[in-house]
Amino acid sequence: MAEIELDAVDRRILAILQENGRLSNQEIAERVNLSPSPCLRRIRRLEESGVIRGYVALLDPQKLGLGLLAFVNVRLEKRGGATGHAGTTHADLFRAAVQAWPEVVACHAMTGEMDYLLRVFVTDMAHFSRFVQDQLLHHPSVVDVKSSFALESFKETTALPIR
Amino acid sequence: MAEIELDAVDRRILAILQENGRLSNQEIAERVNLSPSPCLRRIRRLEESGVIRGYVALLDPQKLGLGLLAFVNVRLEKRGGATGHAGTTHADLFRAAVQAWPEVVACHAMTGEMDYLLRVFVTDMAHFSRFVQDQLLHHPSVVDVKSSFALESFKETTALPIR
DNA sequence: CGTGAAACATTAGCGGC
DNA sequence: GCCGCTAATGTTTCACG
Repeated sequence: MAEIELDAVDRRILAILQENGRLSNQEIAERVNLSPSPCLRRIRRLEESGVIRGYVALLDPQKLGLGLLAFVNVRLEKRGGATGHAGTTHADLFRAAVQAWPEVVACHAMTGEMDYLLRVFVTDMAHFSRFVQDQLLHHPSVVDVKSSFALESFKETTALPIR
Repeated sequence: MAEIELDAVDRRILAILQENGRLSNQEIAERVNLSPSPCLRRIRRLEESGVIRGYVALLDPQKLGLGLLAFVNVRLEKRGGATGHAGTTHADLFRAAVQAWPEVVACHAMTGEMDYLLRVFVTDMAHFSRFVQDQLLHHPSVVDVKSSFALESFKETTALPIR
């Protein structure tokens, strides 16, 4: 988690790869005015230092039939003893469950009244209803759930601001 | 936006590319028990149909100095006439501004009391404070702002559930 | 940092199931 | 229709100047 020194060329490379992670090294080298080998060395360094976490394909939720994006605020049971295992808290149980639910694409512990914010992709309200009833509310650690829904998404990028 | 037919092999290819978007066609072909050419034909078809929206590198916010993730609920002025242009609503103005703010990585129109939910990456509270004062609250269409902050992120994936 | 050569990957055309 | 072979072209990668 140490800070990595990035010069202007590194930042340009990152900006390019955030837009298109499949560009050939040659193409990137050209755009940053470098020959292929030093450009590749920089990219490897960025990968090994963890600045670049990985490369992925982004899919279209609509085309996969995932027509509904929900944000779910969850509050957990605060008494820790109910799990039967010393050292296993309600938070631990809940986080493990979240990892296993494919509909949940993000889960953050939050400030404010609710404990967690979940980002959930489902096909429709029927699917969402099943998810809340059978998974979320069925979970022993969950005491309260408040949902809102995206009517339309105007911006949705994986590109982080590079200072 | 028409539905695209996906068979079991297509779905396996999508699952693989959601995890690692830089695998070679040969490697993918091996994993799905196909030879390179039909595998490539399927991938091209998925790209051209828009099921695959693109390929990107994912960066680590911490390593870029983006230590604070905020969720900002925004309420807009409802009277449309104040812009001076017929046909240009407060919503239009706000959405255009959102596109130009690099700190905002997602913006959804939402059900519930607030109109928009923004996902915002900033370096720290000072940066966030400047963003809210100088950009958000300074915008003529914004009438109210409510923020919460991620204490910790337990899940954060771009991989959508494939039915 | 750049050059060059070997290893590897992509892609189009064609024949077969 | 969808698969797999082959062969030409383009790309990555590494030792070395």
